[in-house]
Amino acid sequence: MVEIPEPPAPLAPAPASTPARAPRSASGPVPTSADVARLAGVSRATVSYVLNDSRTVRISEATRRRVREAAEELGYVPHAAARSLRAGHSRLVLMPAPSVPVGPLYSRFIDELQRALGRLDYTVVQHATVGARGDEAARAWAELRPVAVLVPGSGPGPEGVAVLKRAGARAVVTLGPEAVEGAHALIMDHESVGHRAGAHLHARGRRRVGVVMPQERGLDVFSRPRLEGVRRALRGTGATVTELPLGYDEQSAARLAARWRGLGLDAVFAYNDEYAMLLMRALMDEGVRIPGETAVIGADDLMLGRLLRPRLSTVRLELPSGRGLAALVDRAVRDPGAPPERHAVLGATVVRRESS
Amino acid sequence: MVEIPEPPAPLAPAPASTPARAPRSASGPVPTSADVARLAGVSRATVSYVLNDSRTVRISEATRRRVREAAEELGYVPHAAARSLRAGHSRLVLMPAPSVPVGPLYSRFIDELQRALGRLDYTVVQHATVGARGDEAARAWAELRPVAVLVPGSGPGPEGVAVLKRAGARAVVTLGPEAVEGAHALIMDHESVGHRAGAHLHARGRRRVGVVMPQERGLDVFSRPRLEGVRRALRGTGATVTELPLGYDEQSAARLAARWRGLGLDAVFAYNDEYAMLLMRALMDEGVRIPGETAVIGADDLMLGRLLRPRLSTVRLELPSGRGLAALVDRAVRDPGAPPERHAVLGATVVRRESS
DNA sequence: TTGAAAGCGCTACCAA
DNA sequence: TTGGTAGCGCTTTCAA
Repeated sequence: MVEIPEPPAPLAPAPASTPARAPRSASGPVPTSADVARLAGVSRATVSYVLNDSRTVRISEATRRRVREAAEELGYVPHAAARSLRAGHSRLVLMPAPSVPVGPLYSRFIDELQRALGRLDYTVVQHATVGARGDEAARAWAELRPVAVLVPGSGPGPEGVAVLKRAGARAVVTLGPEAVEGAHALIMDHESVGHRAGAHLHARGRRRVGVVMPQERGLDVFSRPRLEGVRRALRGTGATVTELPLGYDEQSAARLAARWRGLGLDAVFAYNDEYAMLLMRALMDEGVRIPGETAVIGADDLMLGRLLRPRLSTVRLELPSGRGLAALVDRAVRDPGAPPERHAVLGATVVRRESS
Repeated sequence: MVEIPEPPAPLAPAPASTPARAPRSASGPVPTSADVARLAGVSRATVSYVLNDSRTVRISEATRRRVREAAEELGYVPHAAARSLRAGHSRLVLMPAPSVPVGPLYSRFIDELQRALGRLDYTVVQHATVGARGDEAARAWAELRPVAVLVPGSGPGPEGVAVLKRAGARAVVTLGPEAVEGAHALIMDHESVGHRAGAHLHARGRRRVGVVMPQERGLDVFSRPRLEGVRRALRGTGATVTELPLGYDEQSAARLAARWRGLGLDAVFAYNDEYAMLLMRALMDEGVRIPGETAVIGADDLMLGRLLRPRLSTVRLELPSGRGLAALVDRAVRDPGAPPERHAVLGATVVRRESS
């Protein structure tokens, strides 16, 4: 890591020998609308009318100009908190930043969503809740009095949702594995991802299926349901399912590959394309033929997976358009009384290439 | 894309036939500290003292309990905006969300930074500025009256920094290619990345160097300086530098590979490991020997690059610890008068593997 | 030990 | 067409 050096703490206050050079510390008080009013020689009300282009009131062009110039001269910027305090509501949409590292697909989705909400005139803010988990975090979010909250992952419980609503949130939307009482839900059920993979492998005649379980923290939110999906796909077929813990590094992969033949597996669902690429390389180094001896399938349809030889089969995931979610949020905000909507939004389709 | 269906717009207001069933819309007014005071039979002042554990005032244990219970019962959550309005300052650190897709390295850095600032009791918030660019965006940020602003990428100009400071921001820190007047700067100079790569290739005896320029929008902030770095490394050596536009897809790579021999290059710096993997695959499919005919080097030291054969050489990047930046921010907030600090923070070292 | 009240910056109602 | 002013929810003197 590159270090940012900590400068020596001054033992005494810096000498005031060159006061002119010192940048004016807090650069004076922050200008308020009252300052603008004073400079323009009008009342604060008039300033508010002019700067907000109030349609309910007619202000002479001359006054408008004076106010605008005064605001410009002072570098006046309105105080959002004061404004929304007065208004009694805000257009703030709060989105706790996901604590797990997310892939490009999800990042793009979030990005699109933010853009769409921005067009609807909401202010979108990602809040990194530090230690707090679940309902405890909901309190911290509620302090910001958001008009809507979008919670990715395993969010707050019903209790947390209630806290948010009591704090004035008109819509709470969860993006996760299951619906939460009182909140709208975009259900991303990773179980279906595993199910597709399992069904595909079974259809290709495989009967002894391994499932990679990443050892990296935080991924089990996804890996558990995916495993469950494989199990469900294979239930009653006589096929077996074997969990394969795997760390995201070459040593771990090599160790797994070394005992591969002993495991007697004829297929593996490798959690995602990255783990699949890692494992596939290790298996090939071990002389395991793919897909002959062992079929491999990943997930996420990364570009890089297509570059492998054999080309990596994968489960392609699809998220809804950010636009759609933005519309849902807007609808919910306008009509908070409407019953919660539920949508299963995680599409999963197998893209068969050469590794399976 | 999975569509979230838009429910048919109700042509008439929903019948009020089942008013009991309708979830109490806005669930009533949001409880305030006055409500808590009323319920506990004390004044608002006392409520504030109790809930903030004020040390300057002694409150009887019985009163404390009554207040706490009342707050609990009402589900009271303080109003952050009102609080900071009264206090005249906030602990809000604003960080505009980078508009470019960023890699895992940068994501981890941001994550670490947020955690560290959280420990210092700052509230970190990522703000997605919609359309606005540069100084224009600074105004939007200033409305939130953050105590500090961390701007990644090519942030605001000196004008924007001034706006933020006038709005009370005690620290503005840019994370980008160059320092901005009036702001602290963590300089991430990608020029050095290209320079390392160029110097390495030259040291390996290469003289006709291609540099991949991704065609994806937004990446030129990084790719231009990297190209410049290669140019500088090779200046005066008689070696040539050739720009190679490349889209992140197989067709684009295949097209480039098809005309490879005609280009007469003996080395290529492929922007990063992903583009390097893409290009390397295309070159190998074309029968180009690596590193014999053409040396390839990427950047970012992705795990996946190590899996290639030949293993991909790369420029490993290093960012400072989030802790360090958090400390810098805290220092700056405490002493806004201090002169701006500048630190070059992007470490770059060549990791030679087999492809160069 | 507790309460009354001022005031942070802003907008919107009502008068002038 | 413009100004006076109340009040959003909170904290913090100052008095009691």
